[in-house]
Amino acid sequence: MNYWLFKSEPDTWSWDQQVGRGAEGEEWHGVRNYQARNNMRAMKVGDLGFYYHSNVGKEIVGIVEVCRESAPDSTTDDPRWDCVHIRAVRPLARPVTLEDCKAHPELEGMVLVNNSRLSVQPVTAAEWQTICLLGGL
DNA sequence: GCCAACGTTGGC
DNA sequence: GCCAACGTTGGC
Repeated sequence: MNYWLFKSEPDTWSWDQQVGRGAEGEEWHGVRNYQARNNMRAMKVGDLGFYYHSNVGKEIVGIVEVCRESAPDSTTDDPRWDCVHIRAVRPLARPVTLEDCKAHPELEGMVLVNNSRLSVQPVTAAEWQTICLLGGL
């Protein structure tokens, strides 16, 4: 079981919209970055991820689960781009902001803190635990 | 709205 | 294969 972090601008696709897709989930299409794609290719059904709102909010708002393994992105004919499907699991009781992550020494190694541009990131088990705690779960 | 960081492209 | 130019992302 591995942990991940998915970024989305809420103006484009928000947590509420993701929740609205229910158990069926949503194709995480549109990623055009090799590192992010490779992360998705490494995912297994059942892996968990944080859902992060970039630009607006700049906070982790919920937890999602990978519900379909990596497959060709339906929004392009370019065979390079694959993506997974994810479904909302539960919101955090309290969103954890980027500022919070920067403020906690145990999170200073997070990709989110150090390479904020990567849209699909790995999260360590320790980071996962810490953020769940901060998020009131 | 600005700009730093980063990734990609393409000329050589 | 190098690197300059360019485009995009996302925090501030």
